[in-house]
Amino acid sequence: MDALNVLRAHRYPRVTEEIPEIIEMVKGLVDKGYAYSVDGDVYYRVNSYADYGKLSHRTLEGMMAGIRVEVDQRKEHPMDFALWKSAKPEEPSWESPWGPGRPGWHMECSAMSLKYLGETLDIHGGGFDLVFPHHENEIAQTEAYTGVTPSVRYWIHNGLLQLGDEKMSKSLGNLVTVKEALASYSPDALRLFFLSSHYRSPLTYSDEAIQSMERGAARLRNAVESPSQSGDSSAEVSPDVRRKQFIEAMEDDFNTPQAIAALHDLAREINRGKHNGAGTLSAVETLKELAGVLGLTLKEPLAEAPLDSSALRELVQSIARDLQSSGLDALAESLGGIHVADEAGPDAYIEALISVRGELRKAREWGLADNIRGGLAELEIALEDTPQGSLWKRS
RNA sequence: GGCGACGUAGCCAAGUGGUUAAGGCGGGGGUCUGCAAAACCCCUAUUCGGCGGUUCGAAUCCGCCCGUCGCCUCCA
Repeated sequence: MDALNVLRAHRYPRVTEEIPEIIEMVKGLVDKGYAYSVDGDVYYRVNSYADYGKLSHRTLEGMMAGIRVEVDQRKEHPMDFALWKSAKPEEPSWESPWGPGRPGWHMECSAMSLKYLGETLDIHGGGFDLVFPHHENEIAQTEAYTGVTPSVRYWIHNGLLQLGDEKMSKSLGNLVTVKEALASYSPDALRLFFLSSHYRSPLTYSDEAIQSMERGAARLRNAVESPSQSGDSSAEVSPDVRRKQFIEAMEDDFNTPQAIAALHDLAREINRGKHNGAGTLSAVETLKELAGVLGLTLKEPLAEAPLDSSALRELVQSIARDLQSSGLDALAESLGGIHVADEAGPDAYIEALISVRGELRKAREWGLADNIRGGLAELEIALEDTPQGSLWKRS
């Protein structure tokens, strides 16, 4: 998660450390008549809470109609759900007023959010698959217990990530882990992928889609590289329109696809400005800032990865041989000097190759020059010839 | 069976009543370059799953149908 540039939470409470709070809350619900105990289980009395179903737009009648499984006859109402479950043999359990047992599924969230975040949360997130029953029951428990409504001001339910034609889920076992995804794609590309559709829409994980985001990430990255100073005064690319566009998109229920479009628009204007000799300093700063809002780093994904020094050295040696056999001894020697110097880092090899290639280009030795570019490309080092000289980057 | 979400170009994806249907990827053409790369310019949906309806006007509202996904039981 860190690698994806996801911020850490301030607290990571554990259910097993919050058992007393949970028991207290269950007890409170029983005392207030919202729950009852049967044989060591405690059930929530759904009929006791008038608003039950308000989140998922369900009615008890409607849910009854859909019941397909056998109903536990001990429950007053088929939709009553467990707040506390008596322990089965072999299961971890805690002592409670109702005997040894463990919390029901929804209870932990109510108890912990109440303890750490208070009676009303501004925003509660979660996947769409949790709307019912989990969040519905959470509301019922918390609001019945505190008497405060609403317990949550905004629910942010995200569409589910699909792999193929099913939701990606731990229990189905059809997972692509973050770690696996990061092995193939940059964090920025993955973030762009997730943000490329509205958070409420379902999203299908596909290599094709993420690869296209990798290209898009590179485009934004290129735009913030080497901003141009406004040459003689006149034109400075203004980011104001795009900033406004970005903010409006985000304020509209986090319309990240539109926000990203604003980023791309700004990138184009920056590139155009560079082309026309306009200053792009503040536009580039703005692009970085807005991209940062989306958690994009705009860093080269491989910038931190070590270069393959020995492969580079081999390339230097092989190029030196080619130069010699072409009778370009002076150049061969300047390269030779580099690879003998053992302490030369990989950067030095690359710089030396670029400088030799520059000489070859002056001498119109295109074949040899292209061999250098091709050799570096095989090591995933891309060259770009600019008026200011040749630049290299990891590709 | 009940409830809900979704279906827009080759692909991804905004737009939810009215000027030319965002943006990205891919593709085609051009500029720059020794050639590339990067970048820029132009083109790439007369049409929004289908059929009806409402309206002066609909991708956008209503109805039906088709397709996909989720929830409706345990577990988290």
